[in-house]
Amino acid sequence: MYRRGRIQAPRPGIREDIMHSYRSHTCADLTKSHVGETVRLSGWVHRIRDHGGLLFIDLRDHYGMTQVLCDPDSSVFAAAEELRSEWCIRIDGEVKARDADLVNPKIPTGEIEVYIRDLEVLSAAAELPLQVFGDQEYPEETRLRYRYLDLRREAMQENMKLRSDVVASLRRRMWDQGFREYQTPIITASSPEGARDFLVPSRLHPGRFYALPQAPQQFKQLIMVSGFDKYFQIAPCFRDEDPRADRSPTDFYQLDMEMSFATQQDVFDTIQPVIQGVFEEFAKGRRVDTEWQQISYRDAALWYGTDKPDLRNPIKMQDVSEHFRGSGFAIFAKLLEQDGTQIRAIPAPGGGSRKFCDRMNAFAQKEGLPGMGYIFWRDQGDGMEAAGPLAKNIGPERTEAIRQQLDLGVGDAAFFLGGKPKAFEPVAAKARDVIGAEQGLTDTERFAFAWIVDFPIFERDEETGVIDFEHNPFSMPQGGMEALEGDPLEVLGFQYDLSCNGSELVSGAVRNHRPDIMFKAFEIAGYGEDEVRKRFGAMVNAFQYGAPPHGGCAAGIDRMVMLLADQSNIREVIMFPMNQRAEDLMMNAPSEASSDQLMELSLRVIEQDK
RNA sequence: GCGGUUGUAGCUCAGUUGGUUAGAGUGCCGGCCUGUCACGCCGGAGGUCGCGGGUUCGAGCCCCGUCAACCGCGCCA
Repeated sequence: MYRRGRIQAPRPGIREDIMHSYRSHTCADLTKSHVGETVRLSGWVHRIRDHGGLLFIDLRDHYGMTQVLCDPDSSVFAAAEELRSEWCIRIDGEVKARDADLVNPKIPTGEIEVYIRDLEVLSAAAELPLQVFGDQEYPEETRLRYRYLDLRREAMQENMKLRSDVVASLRRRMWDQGFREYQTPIITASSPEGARDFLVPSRLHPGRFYALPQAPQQFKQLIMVSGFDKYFQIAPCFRDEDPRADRSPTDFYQLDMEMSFATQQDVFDTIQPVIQGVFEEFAKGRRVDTEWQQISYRDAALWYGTDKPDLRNPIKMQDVSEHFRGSGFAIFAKLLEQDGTQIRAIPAPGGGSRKFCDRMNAFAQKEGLPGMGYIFWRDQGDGMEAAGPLAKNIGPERTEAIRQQLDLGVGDAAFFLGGKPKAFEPVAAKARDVIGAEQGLTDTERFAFAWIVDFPIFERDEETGVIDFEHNPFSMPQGGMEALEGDPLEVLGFQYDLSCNGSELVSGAVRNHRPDIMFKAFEIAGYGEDEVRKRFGAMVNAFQYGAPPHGGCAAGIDRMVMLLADQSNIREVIMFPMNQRAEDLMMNAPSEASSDQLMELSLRVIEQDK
């Protein structure tokens, strides 16, 4: 492997018998200390400045940039004039110091330049579909089709290096905690729960299919049953679901870990130093929370309207139903007569202007709500006054009580949402983000972490009334078997997420390792023992033979790198991502299979009606 | 499957109320230039205005349909 700056150039001339074929130094190596040496560099022609009699070339490689130049005295001047952007070349030349007024302070090699004596074109380049030089934006389609060129650009080189460094750091930190990395199958069995599987047809067993794993979930639990105690893996996960800006179609990577004889707190205490350490290592000046509070799922919904709150934003919602019950604001008063309804207030410090309140109201309407009532407080010269249609409807006493509960004053506002919390919370969460950002309350130079805990095990489908698993069926219910005897909707799990700046960065649980409790849980969700054995046969069987209590979690690596690289699109941190339609236009995937291939797999393609 | 936004030169974009031959920057090609580092100057090539239909004397612009890209919803144990 090539190591930076370790290949010794002979001095002063070049002897071909000992000179490396391509380079004596990288394009980032040369400084004043090399002046007078004859060196050999290879790289890409980044930029050419042709002055007729004098030709400057910025020569670029992975490590940096060096200015090389050619004048008519050089025997290769004519050849140098033919060079174009992104040609891959090798040059030999002498390192010379630049005059003080010619030093380029923007690059580390800016104190020197190399006078070209010999030039070899290693590989010419056709006209480019996108420029490597500069930071011009290109359509994503072009970038993905010519990804190898896009990846040459500085921003992408930085993102990919960061990703590699993050992965290396995660591995090192897991090893330091006593974990070992084990690989699990990529071709496995379809898992009936969760997302849509990618299926792989079996040639040897016509009509049967493998699947790509959505996560190594069952395998890592089986590894615990096997007694390995501490497992981790940088694991590819495959899910056939539609993409989002922060969700890659097809495949993504997780830091997957599992540990035996562990409580929920043990998992937290193990993974926090790893995640926190990685963030501190790559934060580049941004602050990283060291105290990670634990917030119950219920409180997170109440305060933030989401189970992945952005805690850089200090705003907390509050229940203000009592102030509206029987009040003059008929819409809310009537609403509260229905079961399961609530009025929630979002305080907006600094949002106390008609303009801002109207904008937020319009925002809520755009999000599909009838609107968002508001009150704001101002000083018209003779003391504080509450303004807005809501304040008039409910009267000064209730308005003042709300103000005191929310601890607001002149220049502040509050927004109100009513109905069933499940219905308005998603909009409330977004509104909270918008208020935090627009009022400058959200500290963008911070990584804010919190564990969201106590997720309910079951949920009731509002439409059908059927009870099903809220999350995944592998979590241990708090209270064990006893808890499952009571109201299933009250049962909480040893199940948790880590929220970071509004992203779900980690998800995990203490697992249910007891077949009897597992059967009971599945029974509540409407699955008989036979069904469970059919779906999760391997685990149920394994748990009969002395399964240790165990738990763990998985951290999204792509998301972590997104946060650290300050990118909002996951494709910026993946080398060769699919597009929004799960196509790879560079590799032409997916593509049609030949009839021979299909025949061998006992498959026939059914034409879809348009 | 649904909704939103966008679609004009290789690329980034402008294009007024519907009105003559659709422009700029950048890139590309050619010429000039010995100190640039986003080099500079001169010239040139490059257009199915996403596609199809309609309204109109006349459509890049208005209407209908359609396709594509991105963002979102559904989905994501």
